[in-house]
Amino acid sequence: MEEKDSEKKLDFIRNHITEDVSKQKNDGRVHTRFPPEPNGYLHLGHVKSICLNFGIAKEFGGLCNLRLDDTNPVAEKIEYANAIKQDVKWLGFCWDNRLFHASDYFEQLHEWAIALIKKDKAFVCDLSFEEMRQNRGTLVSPGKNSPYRDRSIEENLELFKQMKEGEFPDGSKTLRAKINMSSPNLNLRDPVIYRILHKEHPKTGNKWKIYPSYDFAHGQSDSIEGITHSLCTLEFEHHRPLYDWFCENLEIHHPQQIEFARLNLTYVVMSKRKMLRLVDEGYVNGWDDPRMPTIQGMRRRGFTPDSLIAFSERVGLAKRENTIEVELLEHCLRHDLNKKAPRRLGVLHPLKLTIKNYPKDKSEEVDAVNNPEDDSEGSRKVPFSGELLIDKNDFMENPPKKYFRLAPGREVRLKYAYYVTCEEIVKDEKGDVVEVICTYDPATKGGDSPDGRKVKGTIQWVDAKTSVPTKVRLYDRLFSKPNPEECNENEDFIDHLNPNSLKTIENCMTESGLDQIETGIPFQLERIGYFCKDPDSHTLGDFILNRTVPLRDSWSKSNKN
RNA sequence: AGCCUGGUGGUGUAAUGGUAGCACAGGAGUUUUUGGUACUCUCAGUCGGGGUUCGAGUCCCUGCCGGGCUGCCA
Repeated sequence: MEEKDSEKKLDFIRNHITEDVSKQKNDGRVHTRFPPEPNGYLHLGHVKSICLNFGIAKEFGGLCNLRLDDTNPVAEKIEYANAIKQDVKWLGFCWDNRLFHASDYFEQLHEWAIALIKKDKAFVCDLSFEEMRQNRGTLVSPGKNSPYRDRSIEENLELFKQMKEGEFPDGSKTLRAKINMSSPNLNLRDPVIYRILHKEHPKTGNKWKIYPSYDFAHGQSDSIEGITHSLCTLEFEHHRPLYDWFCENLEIHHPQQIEFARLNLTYVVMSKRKMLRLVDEGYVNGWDDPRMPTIQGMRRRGFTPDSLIAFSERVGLAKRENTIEVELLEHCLRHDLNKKAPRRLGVLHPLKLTIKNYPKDKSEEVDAVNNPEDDSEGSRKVPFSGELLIDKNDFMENPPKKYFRLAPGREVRLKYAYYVTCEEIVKDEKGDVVEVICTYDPATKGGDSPDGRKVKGTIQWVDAKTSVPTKVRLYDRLFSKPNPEECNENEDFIDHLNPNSLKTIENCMTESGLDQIETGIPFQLERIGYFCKDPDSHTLGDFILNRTVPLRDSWSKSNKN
């Protein structure tokens, strides 16, 4: 961000594009696209791709299209398409009027299929699914030509027409490219380019009975849109020769496909299939569960677009398999939130604190800084009285050596308010401390002592009368292992779910007025972490917070050892 | 097994034949009205074996290891 462009280290894709531009390839134009299939929700892996494609377009003064790759009506739904658009927009990227669908090109694709037949480079094949599989050969042995491979061009044309008109049942025939059944690249062994599917399409309705395969649609869609660089993940590497073959044989604009390694993250799963299981089998509460790495989940959790974009820039880009530590994501989140999130006061585990020398029935307001990182945010008034609540963690009857917080006889600062000294404690029948009784020093109002006296600890508090009851959902990593997919026999990733990934605490108290905040706006509860109001607050009637991420805590960390 | 592809600290990513750097994580410290933030210092790496070269992470050979590929999914 702060780096000058000249100092910025470029990744291999940006290097490649820089070179193309300098050689005036495509007249120096750069045009990318983000091409999700609308068959599920976008996740963090897509964020990387979105930032890459839209980012590169911006950096090189080019454009990036949003294209929904809707060639398979069996799996795709309008709801997913809508969610995708919403998510890309939320991240802050703009496709202007360049929202496209692969289905926009069905007519052209169909013409191109006919052109291929006419060039004797495609044929209608009657082999069943199973027969085709057997004829394909294996990784180490070549395939056999289809017995239908040598049909005449006229016959192919006629048969393909009948396929299109819906005269054959699903699966009975395919249109295949005529390439090479003994290619070591299995994708080149006469791949299917059109299949029969009597299925209504969300965009084209019942117009088509045949649908193009990915390989026959993707490159050509890129070509039609004038894409210069088609960026995709590593598993499409073997498809590049096919991508190239279609562009060459159709003699159309030929974008450059470049593959990069997909993103993996520790303590989570990133595949649509596995996420679907988490949702379907009820291990999480839907696709937007704040523990899910979906954009919707992360948004609900309190992630900001900027933190996700910063993360995408930091994860790097290469062709080797990689697993990013979730700590980097958390770092980017905290870094962004620290600058932006307003500070508020709250206690998760309330403990009564009474100031015995504070006048009965008196109350006042103290000035609290809204954001120490941003003076323009100013300050606010927070109610204060002789009856307060502090956090149980901030008091210990028998503190260890380096404990800086409240203890019998100790003086600490109540943030923004006064110094208080613990004089007495009250216990219940079980012997648990239920109240600490303090005296305060009226001269320390605002939190500084005129005599220059220092305290080691500063703790947060809320006024007992005016603070608001709050439910807090504490989220932690979804899985207990860095790589949940690493399993012994008889295990699968489900066995590695973290049983404590969600803990709800009911009796929290937060400062007056906080419950009026808008849903999803992140704020910091001082000394605890970042939170935002969950939409459930409206339906359930409680004030419910999601913990986005806790503050770093070097005290509890050093205390563990 | 064949083909493709990759291998740099714990993790990720730079160095395009010339001092192996940066970030996160870890450790130590300074500052602090958040045990936060910021800042400083620190730990730690070129998969192995040969070769070319004045000089190799980089080039060559070879071995090892990881990932991908046998959908009418994308």
